[in-house]
Amino acid sequence: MASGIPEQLNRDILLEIYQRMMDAYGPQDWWPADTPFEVMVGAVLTQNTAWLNVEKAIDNLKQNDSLSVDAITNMSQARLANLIRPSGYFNVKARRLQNLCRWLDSMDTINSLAGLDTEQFRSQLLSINGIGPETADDILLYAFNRPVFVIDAYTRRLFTKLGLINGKEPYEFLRYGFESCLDPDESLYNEYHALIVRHAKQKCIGADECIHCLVERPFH
DNA sequence: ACCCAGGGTCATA
DNA sequence: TATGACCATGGG
Repeated sequence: MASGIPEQLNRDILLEIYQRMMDAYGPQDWWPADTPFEVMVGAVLTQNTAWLNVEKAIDNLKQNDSLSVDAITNMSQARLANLIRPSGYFNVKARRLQNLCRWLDSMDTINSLAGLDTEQFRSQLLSINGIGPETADDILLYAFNRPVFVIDAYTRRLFTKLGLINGKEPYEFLRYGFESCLDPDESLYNEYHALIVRHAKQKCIGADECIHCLVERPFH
């Protein structure tokens, strides 16, 4: 059964975990960005990188009037790399941002993407060198409001701790599994992933009142 | 001083 | 399919 879903995963459990995190932390109002384009840039810059460093890089781009498809496409890779230096992997990410922007430029406008079917849209994004499954799903969900369930390291850790997955499943298997258990609700997926990240940052204070433990062990 | 963060690519087996 | 090397800054 290569195309099934994780055995322990089901709608009721996923909705209960969601509700507990929502009760504990409240709405997260993601993605922290002013425009869809800024979401896309941030999605690339945050690859294996702390968000605080990404903010510095994005600030640099804004300060230099360079947070646009044209600016990024036209400036030299070396200059772009220098602007995004705080986000780490700056040479790699400069190339990836330009790949993304060249692709966007080949589209008419960002709005013309609105007509694309979500799976075709996803394939297009994945064809860009430097855009992998998680970055593509961040973009689809948070820049274009498509109902895709983002699988990241935090998602794997949480659901592994809860004993619902083993953590080594392929990306697409997990994504399909989660999406199969839930309605294709963009708003739910948006908040769900944001809450998982919020929860991951929560430190355990080691008592019954510890919100962290209550969420980590929802069935104790 | 050490560890790793809101991954992805490429080479290799 | 699955490992491993590689990319690099800055906060805790």
